[in-house]
Amino acid sequence: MPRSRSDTRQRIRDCALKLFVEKGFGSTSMRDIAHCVGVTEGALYRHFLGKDELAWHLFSEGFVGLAERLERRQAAAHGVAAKLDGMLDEFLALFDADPALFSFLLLAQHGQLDKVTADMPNPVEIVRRVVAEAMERGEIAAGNANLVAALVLGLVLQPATFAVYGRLTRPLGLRAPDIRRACRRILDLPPS
Amino acid sequence: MPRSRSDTRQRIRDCALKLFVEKGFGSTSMRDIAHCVGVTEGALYRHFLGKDELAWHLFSEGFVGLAERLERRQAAAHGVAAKLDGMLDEFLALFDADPALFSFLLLAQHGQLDKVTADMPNPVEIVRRVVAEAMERGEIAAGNANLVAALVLGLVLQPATFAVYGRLTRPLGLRAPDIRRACRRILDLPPS
Amino acid sequence: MPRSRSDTRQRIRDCALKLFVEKGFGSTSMRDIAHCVGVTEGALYRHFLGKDELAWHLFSEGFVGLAERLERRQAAAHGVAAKLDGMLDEFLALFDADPALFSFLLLAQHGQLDKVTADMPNPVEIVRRVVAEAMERGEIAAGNANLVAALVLGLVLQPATFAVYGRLTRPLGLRAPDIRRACRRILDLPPS
Amino acid sequence: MPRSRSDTRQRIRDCALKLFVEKGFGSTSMRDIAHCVGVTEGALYRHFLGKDELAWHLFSEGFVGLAERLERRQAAAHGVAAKLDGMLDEFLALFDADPALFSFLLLAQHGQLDKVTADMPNPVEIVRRVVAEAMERGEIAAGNANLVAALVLGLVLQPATFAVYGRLTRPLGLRAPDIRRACRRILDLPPS
DNA sequence: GATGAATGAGGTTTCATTCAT
DNA sequence: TATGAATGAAACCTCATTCAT
Repeated sequence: MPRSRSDTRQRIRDCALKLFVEKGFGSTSMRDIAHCVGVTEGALYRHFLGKDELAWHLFSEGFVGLAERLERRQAAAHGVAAKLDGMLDEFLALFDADPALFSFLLLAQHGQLDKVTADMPNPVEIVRRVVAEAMERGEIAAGNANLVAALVLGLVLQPATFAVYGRLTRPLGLRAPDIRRACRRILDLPPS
Repeated sequence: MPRSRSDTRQRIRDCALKLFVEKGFGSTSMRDIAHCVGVTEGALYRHFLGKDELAWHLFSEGFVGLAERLERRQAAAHGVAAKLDGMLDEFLALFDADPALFSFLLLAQHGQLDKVTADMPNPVEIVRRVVAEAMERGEIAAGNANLVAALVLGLVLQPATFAVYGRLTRPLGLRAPDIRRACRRILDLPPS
Repeated sequence: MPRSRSDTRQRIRDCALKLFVEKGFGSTSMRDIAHCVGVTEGALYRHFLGKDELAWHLFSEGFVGLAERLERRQAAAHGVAAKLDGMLDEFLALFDADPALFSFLLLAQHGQLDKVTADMPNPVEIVRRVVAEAMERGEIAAGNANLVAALVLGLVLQPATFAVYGRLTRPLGLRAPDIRRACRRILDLPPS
Repeated sequence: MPRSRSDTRQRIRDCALKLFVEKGFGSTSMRDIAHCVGVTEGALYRHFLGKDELAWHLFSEGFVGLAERLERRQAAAHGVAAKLDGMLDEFLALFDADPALFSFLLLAQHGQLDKVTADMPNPVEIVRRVVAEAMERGEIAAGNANLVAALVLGLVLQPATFAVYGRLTRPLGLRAPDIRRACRRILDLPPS
């Protein structure tokens, strides 16, 4: 029984994401993906131009999507604390909703990050900008915005890594209060 | 003209580490490594059993070595703040001394972590233990030791990631004061 | 231009058999086989899992097939002389029909015989059993059934070897009367 | 402790013979041989020019040696029965003394037989000649000397094969009386 | 939309052999 | 005599990709 086009396409996405994260991009073969999906290798080429294009598609779609959601959240919030709260929530929500995508976008080391252009919406850049603007407005102490952005991002990326390796239970959203508190402390902001 | 044994072995180590980190394990071929070293592919097999064994050798040696240095530092220090200071220093020193090894051990996603056995000295585990023991002694507020360990590790691993991508200048050791301060704040400890 | 599946599969079988017998298993490369078939090496792996599996497939299929035909012939005949006549005919017919398969199964020294399990139909074992049962029934003098089976088998295997090296002309079926007579004499049975 | 030259040379011979017979010439590597001997691969080249020369040395030395002993035995005996008895003894003695050499010379399929020249003493040829001369002298019935030689050789080669595969116990010399009797019967000679 | 045979390049590994030591 | 690092070719096999069906 042939599946609908969109069904197979979605299954390819899911399998490829899972395998890229589990085994790494270079160690995942098109055959691995086809086998996981339950089709032959040739069928994959009906949906994607090739392995590189598939990886880039998965990456850029997720990368831009996350960036847009982060941008919306930070824009809707007032004050650096609320902006960061919203963004941390967004990261945690993505992890809980689609851990493979989260890992692929933010933890795994594939070559895709090198293809990101400066004009693409960029989650990391958005966090940096929010921090930098808060410094300019004097909401937090002036300093190296990149360093502070890294410290903040570490608060969510490292717990996510721990969750991947089973050191933290899921959903990660349950850790939001602790992570928010740590974030505020780092920035010397009053607790919520 | 054959080189001394230890010379070639060391060069293989360096090249493999560099390439595994740059391109990923699965996307690095033995030919890539041989070309970087300046020998033929066959020569690699006189020094290592194969690609997997080479990766595991690099990983386990570095992993255990780092763990041992961390253990020494934390054991030599008194109080959780000093223990964490020492360990953070050790991480930063490794990054500045050998960024490829740092990335391979702590940032890159290869399959090696899955082969780590519970009885091997483990950097992550050491950080967790130091945190847990501080909680038991009441030096810091009780809580989930794994989560706190993740937050602390994030303070060094994420800046390192930023340094890899050029968002932070090197040496990373210069950031030690800022990172220490953030660490103390997270744990609600007085500044040094 | 892809051929029909069964066509290529059969051609691989024929070429592999021929080369394994001519050059020996270990001295025949997959490239040799592919070149003989007229496809690339990779194509072979769509039909067989690998070189070992290919050899085992050829061997076990032929080994069991011959055993089944021998079994049918001996079961259909009455008296040890007729049973042995039928089996000798079967051996000679196989040699004349497919000398490469005959050599691969019965003359060549590859590792395949070691993989034969006791529950597989086995040509040598069938000859031994027929001899042993004739001894039990008193049709031939009691003695070491394995030794007598060896002597009988030698009557057909060694002429086949001579034919392979050009010391005897083909078809070998023409030698059946002489071989039968020798067989009867060895067993002290009256001539036909 | 370095070994004497002749010692190592002999050990290479023994190991190579054993491995060529066990695994086949093409599936035996110089490394296999060196490992069995207990030296490095390079050392083998102090004693033999290469793998091919090693195999040919083992083969031709044994082949000619056996032929010379067979020739001596048949020349010393009077009458075809005694000549064949002597030769069969010689075959069985070789099997019991050095089964690996026996297998290498007479059972295994390596490429060496193709290199045998017509002017080399040749065990198979000697058996054929003795049979042919007996036919000329009317000691046995006239017929195809090659076929009769094959039948006689089969009486010793096939039991040897059975002994290799454990179907017959050793020493094979114990089977001499049975084999002689079978041989006389085939040739319609009176029992001894 | 999917299959499956095929390709040609390239993967990891092993080979026989050489040579400075 | 022997070692052991090295080579260059070739081993087996897998890769991403194409295409007739």
